[in-house]
Amino acid sequence: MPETRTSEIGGETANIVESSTAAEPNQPQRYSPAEIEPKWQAVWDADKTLYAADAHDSGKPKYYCLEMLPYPSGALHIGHVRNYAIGDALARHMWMRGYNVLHPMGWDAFGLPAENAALKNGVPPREWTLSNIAAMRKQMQRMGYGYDWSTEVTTCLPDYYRWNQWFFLKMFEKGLAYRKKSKVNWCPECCTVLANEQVIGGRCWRHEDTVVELRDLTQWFLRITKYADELLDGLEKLEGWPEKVRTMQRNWIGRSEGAHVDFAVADGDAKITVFTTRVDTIFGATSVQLAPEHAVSKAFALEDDALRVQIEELLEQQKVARESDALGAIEKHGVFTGRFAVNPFNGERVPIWVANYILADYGTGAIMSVPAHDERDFEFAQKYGLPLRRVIAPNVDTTDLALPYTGEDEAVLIDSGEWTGENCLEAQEKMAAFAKVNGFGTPTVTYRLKDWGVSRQRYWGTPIPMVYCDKCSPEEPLPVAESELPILLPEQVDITQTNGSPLGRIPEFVNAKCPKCGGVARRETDTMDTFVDSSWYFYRYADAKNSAAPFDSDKANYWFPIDQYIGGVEHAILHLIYSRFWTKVMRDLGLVKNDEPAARLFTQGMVIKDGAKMSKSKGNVVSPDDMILRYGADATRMYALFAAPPDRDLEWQEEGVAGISRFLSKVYRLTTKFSGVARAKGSMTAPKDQALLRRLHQTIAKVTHDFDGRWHFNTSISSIMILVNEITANEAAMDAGEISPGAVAEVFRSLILLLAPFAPFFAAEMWEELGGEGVVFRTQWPAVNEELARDEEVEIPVQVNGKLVTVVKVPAGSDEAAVKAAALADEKVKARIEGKTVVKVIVVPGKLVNLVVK
RNA sequence: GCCCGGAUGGUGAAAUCGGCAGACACAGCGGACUUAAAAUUCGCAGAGAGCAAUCUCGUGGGGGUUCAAGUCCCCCUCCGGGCACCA
Repeated sequence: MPETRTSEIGGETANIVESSTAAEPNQPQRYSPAEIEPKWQAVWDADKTLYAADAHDSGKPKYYCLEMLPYPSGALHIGHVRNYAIGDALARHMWMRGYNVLHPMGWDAFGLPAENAALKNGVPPREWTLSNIAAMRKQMQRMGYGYDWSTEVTTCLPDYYRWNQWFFLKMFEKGLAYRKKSKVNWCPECCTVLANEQVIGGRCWRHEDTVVELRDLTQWFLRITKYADELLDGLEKLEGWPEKVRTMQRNWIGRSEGAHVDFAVADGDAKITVFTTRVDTIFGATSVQLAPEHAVSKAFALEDDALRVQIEELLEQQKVARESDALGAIEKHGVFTGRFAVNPFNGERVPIWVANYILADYGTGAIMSVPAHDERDFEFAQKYGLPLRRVIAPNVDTTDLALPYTGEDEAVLIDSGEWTGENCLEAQEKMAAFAKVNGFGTPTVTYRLKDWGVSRQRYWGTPIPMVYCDKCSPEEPLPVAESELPILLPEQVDITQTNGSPLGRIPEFVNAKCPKCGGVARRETDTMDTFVDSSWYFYRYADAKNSAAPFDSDKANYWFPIDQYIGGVEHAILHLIYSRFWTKVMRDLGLVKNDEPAARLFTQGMVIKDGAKMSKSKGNVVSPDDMILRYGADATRMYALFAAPPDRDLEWQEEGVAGISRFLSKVYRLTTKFSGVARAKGSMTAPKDQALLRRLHQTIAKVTHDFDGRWHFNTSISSIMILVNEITANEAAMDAGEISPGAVAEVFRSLILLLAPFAPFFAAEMWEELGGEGVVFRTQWPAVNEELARDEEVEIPVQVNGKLVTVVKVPAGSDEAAVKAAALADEKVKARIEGKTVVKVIVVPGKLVNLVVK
């Protein structure tokens, strides 16, 4: 993923005193991640098939576990560590449950930071990026993440981006990619255009201090709006996605049902089409309001110099407000144009105004103003003395009669000609239909979502595969032939100048042959938004080496949809709406069968430190390398899962990592101490076995359950700690041989299997120590023995009038009468109810007894 | 303004279906081991009162439903996030 305002971590490595967990000669049985982890890493790295998926006909159910790919900034930050620890635990667990797992990783490798680094250090973007990738891949391997590196995807390499170009050509062919001149967001810091989705609060997504400007430019757009309804409706079916993300996307798409109504301009040929969601209030319209940039405003301005000046002023106010993200708070100003428009419903002439709060790029850029029934229109009318006309009244008893009255569910039309008495909601439909029949309007739907602007005036991105030929096609850009792909990004490029696209300064790149007439043509010099790269990368994992197509459809249809997608909520709109769009386009091209890319989405919380998001400027950045050095990768990733449920923000406390390290040391000591007994196995008959085995099977049940959807690994790990505490409590008994070797073997083997998804290096080492066969995280996940897990006795709290009095022990599964009898027989209970009448006894078997007394 | 989350000890948190609030950890305190420290290990630990047994209060605030509410309903406060003169 492109980094969203995340500062890079890198370079400085703290001077750390020799780790306290390092091996000491006198105590060879001590846990030493510094020895164990590199040892197993070497073993795993050498085995290319270790994390590879099986063939499609393996007979196993498939499971596609995916974490969002990182931007190769040069170093993993702690947020990555958490994200990948969640995905890796899940992938390993699914392997152990017998699934055919696809668990890939790649690099979102195009983007501006590479160019900035080039400017700063003089290293070419490609070189900088590739060396960062190498460093981060190494870090990931050091963390012990189980990725199938044979499917690695690097988006800045031609074997990937040529398919961006291929998709672009397909979209151009289908009319989904087009060029238009429009107002676009320009970041002066990035020196490039940004998509609407990349403008956050009026500022650049990369530069939170930089106000985005608006410029009129001709740019390439992808027609995401064609899928607006499907993107919206599809959200209903995405039950495996967080409600928050679905809501954010709903808001972003911003569907609004209403009507277009044409108001003819009096004394002229022009007409003004307004968009309204309340056509039922049209008899109350007392003016028409235009955006300053509306064509009719401009036409009037041409005829009237004084008016032109005023309109320009309104436009300037709007621009200033927009750029400072204060559009919502703009002080309303308007000017009467001196002209009138005719309301087609009642033939009334209403004044035409131009106002600064009317936006040219939403709806039609024109509204009808109904001050009696709209807050904004009311405010504007009050300010300029425009008349109010009530045309809606509630049809229920209410005191809510003040104007503006905006109700519509329980309200009817009044003083509205033939529509008088109609219910508002019904009238909206009928009046829009009436307008259509009579040729002065139509029901319509408006969206907040706009088409995706993908042109970037930058070097380090996918070249757009289009050319311009002045001779044979002066108006229309021409697509290059598919056989010409990839259009390679040139290597030696001067990116130091900031005006215009860097590729435009390379004649060898710009000069192209016209695909139509064969003459000299100009190549498009803008590159694609990096969000194009991340919109479909996960399909490439299914068939990463394919040189004839982006991927083979059969392979994609086997793996898709992604079973579980895991990443940060900061991509809730950007990446996650683009990739849903891309999937629908690919489906319509016949490449895939799925409608949505991911069946389930999990958004993990942020990692914070000292109460704030980590950033270099705050000086609260935690380096994963430091953590590995001090506590090892296993303790670091296990802490990331233990400290908070994965969907919540996590406050990083180094003491906590130390605590996990202590826990692992304890397990290490116990396992090495009893591995001899465990290896011997043998009978399982000692009387003291039962309590230990009961705890074991309760733990297996708990951890297994946590993996089935809830993922509260903090509670999984805590239950494993409880098991280890139970083992410690039985240590003396085990020393004395009072626990049978068979039970010891089962407890330790299962314990290590339960830890395998969370601490893979540690588990591998301990598995070997126990004489376990094969690879630990391909070993069958331990099964719960319900019989062994069942408690013999349960403690039942006894309440009198809802207050806890005592706890009585009864055999598990006791019936109501037995529990009641036990409660009433208790001395404390007797004392408490003495001399009182027991009115009612509530017995919840296995849970509690409550005596209601008077 | 609308929408989505959240608020529980000194701290991170648990309580998954309305049934013992604070599991498991971190930090802290005390004991053992040690010449000493670290490490390890055993124990204490929501707040208040009491020598103690024990009692009272306690899940942001106020009301309600219920034998029983952190959990359900209504109202409110604060924090995080999204959308916003979007007609």
